[in-house]
Amino acid sequence: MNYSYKYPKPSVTVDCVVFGLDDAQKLKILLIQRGISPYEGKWALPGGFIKLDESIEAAAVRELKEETGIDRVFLEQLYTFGEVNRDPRDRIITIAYYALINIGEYTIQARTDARNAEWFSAKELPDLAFDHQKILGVAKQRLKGKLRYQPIGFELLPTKFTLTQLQKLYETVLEQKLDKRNFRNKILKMKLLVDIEEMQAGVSHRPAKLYQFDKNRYKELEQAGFNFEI
Amino acid sequence: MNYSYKYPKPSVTVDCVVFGLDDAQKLKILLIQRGISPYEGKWALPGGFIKLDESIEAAAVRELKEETGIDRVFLEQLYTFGEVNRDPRDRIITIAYYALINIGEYTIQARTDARNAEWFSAKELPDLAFDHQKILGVAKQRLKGKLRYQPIGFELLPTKFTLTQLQKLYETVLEQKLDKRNFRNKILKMKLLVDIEEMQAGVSHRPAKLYQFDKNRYKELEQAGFNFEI
DNA sequence: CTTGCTTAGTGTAAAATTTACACTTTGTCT
DNA sequence: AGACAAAGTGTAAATTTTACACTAAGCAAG
Repeated sequence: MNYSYKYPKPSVTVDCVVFGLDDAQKLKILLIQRGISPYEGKWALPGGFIKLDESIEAAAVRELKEETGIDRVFLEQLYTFGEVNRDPRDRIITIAYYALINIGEYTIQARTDARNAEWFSAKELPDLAFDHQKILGVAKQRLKGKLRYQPIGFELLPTKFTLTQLQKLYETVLEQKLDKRNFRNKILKMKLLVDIEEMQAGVSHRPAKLYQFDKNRYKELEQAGFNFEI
Repeated sequence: MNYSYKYPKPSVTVDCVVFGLDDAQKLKILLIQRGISPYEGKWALPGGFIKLDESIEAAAVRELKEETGIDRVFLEQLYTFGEVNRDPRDRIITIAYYALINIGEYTIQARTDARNAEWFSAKELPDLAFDHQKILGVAKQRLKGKLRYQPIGFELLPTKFTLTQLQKLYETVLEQKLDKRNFRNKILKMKLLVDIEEMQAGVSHRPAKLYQFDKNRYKELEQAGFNFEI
């Protein structure tokens, strides 16, 4: 008991909802199995306490790295949850972030407070600790809402991807079928994808062209008033 | 120094960006003049420390009431700001909210820590305390972004309003001129406004019809998959 | 009570965008 | 060589969006 204040203070944590896609372009969420009380053994979102000399986002980045090994990803603040009894220990307010990662780039490894770290299908989640189920719901909603109007889907794919992969990703997250020709026409007309003149390898059928997302071009167009929309 | 903890904790506050419209449908923001240090005498967003037995939103509601007298309004979480040095006293994280109110319904009154409370034009703001300028910028962006896709504009108008008032509100916030006929056709086709068969009074020209927003109808349509968009 | 002023209120045609839809091509595997 | 699997491609119809200008109604002033 070394830190004293004139007024009582809540504790503040960050939690991260990490989204990824599996090989079939299905949505996955990275959870850790808690190694300590409370909810020891339960699955939860990676996260932890904020240090006084780091910004909130820095804390999110640090916790992600510490608990899962993930580094340098798309990370954006989601929402702050602060119901009085959301944590049995104490009054704890948590600032939730969501991250989009290309699963292929990482080998997940559990560290620090986490007993284990694992990808779960967004459709078959285990019981979660605290109010993490609720946080996850908000994150899924946000992802769904944002995907149509911001070019963030590419964060979930490898840098080189096929149009079919991209379409499947949209279909998964938006939970609706899209027309192949219309989808291709629309996305190509934006001139945001560059045909890198390479072909998909290792498939036992006609290989697809590979494309890359041109972020700089997007920034330019955005400046000029362009609105991305699928 | 009565509260002791094993680990250091940041303080947590809430701040509210309160939007209103003046008679000419120009955007206004409610600020308070700080009566206490730091930044004594400077203008700032209404807000204050969270108590341990209230949720974050409850704190925002309470502070709004305490500092400005405002009660029962549209209030939504905006973003959480937590740069390490955003407050000179200490490490303070603030959870920002934004509120939309019908100016006509309230007489603003300064209370508690506020020396004064006043409406400022969104275009001519004084220097603000802390990082409140930044918070305000984020709030304006959010309002602008949300107005087109959610029927929240009505919160800024009296319950009975004319189509011209509504259009002016959109023009102000979106910062673009809209076509009168197209605007009317679009909004009326949604069947979200009810013609209450009353006329505007006290104007020295042809009086306009008054309408009300039908919130229940909106909820129904939303359920059925309808997407509001101006 | 007539005239002028100010804002309310109204419809349509052209342009642009979105939708629906099916067959050919290409590479691999046997 | 043939079968298989996914890649790749264009158009016509429907819908939505845009641009645009005059008449109507009430009030005020003479």
